Amino acid sequence: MAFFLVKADPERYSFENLERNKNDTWDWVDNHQAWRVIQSMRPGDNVLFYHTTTSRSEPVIVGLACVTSEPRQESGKWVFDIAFERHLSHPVSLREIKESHLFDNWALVRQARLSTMNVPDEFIGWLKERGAL
DNA sequence: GCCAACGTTGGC
DNA sequence: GCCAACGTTGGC
Repeated sequence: MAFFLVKADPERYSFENLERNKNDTWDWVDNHQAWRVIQSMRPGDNVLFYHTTTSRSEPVIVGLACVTSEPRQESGKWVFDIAFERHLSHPVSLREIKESHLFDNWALVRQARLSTMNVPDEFIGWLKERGAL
């Protein structure tokens, strides 16, 4: 199963919202590059859930979710269904990811404004080594 | 609050 | 079709 990462502004829609709703349609994405990523999603794929910067907290990956539908078009946007799975055992910050210098070529580091992306296998391994996943 | 990155718009 | 102006996003 592939891993993806989605970004959310927790003041608009947080991982806790998804936890409460259990599942939801992810229809926040407006960007063509991100739409191409969504089109490659399949039911059962894993999704890392990322919170962007707020006044209270630095950007962090907070949880694990999964894709529960085929991608589809809804009012011109590409959307998919997402279900809550679990919180990471501890949040992993963008700062730590950058400091490792292991993922300098990853879109999370290189392309701040991309909100939906693939996740390299090495990053999953790194999360597991650190006991976060 | 600032600014860099970047997507979009509109004039030519 | 190019590009300057402008708006938005997201990290710091």
